[in-house]
Amino acid sequence: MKYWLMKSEPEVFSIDDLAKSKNQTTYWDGVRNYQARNFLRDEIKIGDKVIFYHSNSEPPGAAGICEVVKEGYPDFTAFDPENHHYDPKSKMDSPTWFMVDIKLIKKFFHFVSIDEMRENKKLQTMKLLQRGNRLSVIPLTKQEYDEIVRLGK
DNA sequence: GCCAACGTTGGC
DNA sequence: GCCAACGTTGGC
Repeated sequence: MKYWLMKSEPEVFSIDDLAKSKNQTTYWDGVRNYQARNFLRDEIKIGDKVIFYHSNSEPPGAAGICEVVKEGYPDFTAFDPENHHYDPKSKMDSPTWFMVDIKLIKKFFHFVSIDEMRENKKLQTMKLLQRGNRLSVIPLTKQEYDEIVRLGK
């Protein structure tokens, strides 16, 4: 089993939106970065755990835990010219972009802000905290994942 | 294949 | 709203 951190802007889609979704499940659409795409297509498996991270918010931080319930399949929003994430390069018969489905396990009792993560000794090596990081799907070690979950309660 | 210009991300 | 960092694009 692997561990991941996925970023979402809560103005667009927050953990509360996920909690209100049918079966508390959503498809993770709109990833348009090749490195993140490779994770979604090739590496993220059913049962993997995901930290749901709020980016571009006040404050940014980890909001809860999810589980992968469907593995990489074509991101259909890329095929829809009306969609904000439309990409004419992605074809139905050879899709460029992929997504997975995730289901909410729980919203953290305590929101773990990025400041709190920066101050935590066990989380120093997280890619999330490294300078200039812009990846929206980030692998975590089990130790990092467990520590965030511990902080979030 | 280089690299300047441009667009996006995301913390602050 | 600013801007550093980074990825992508496109002219050459």
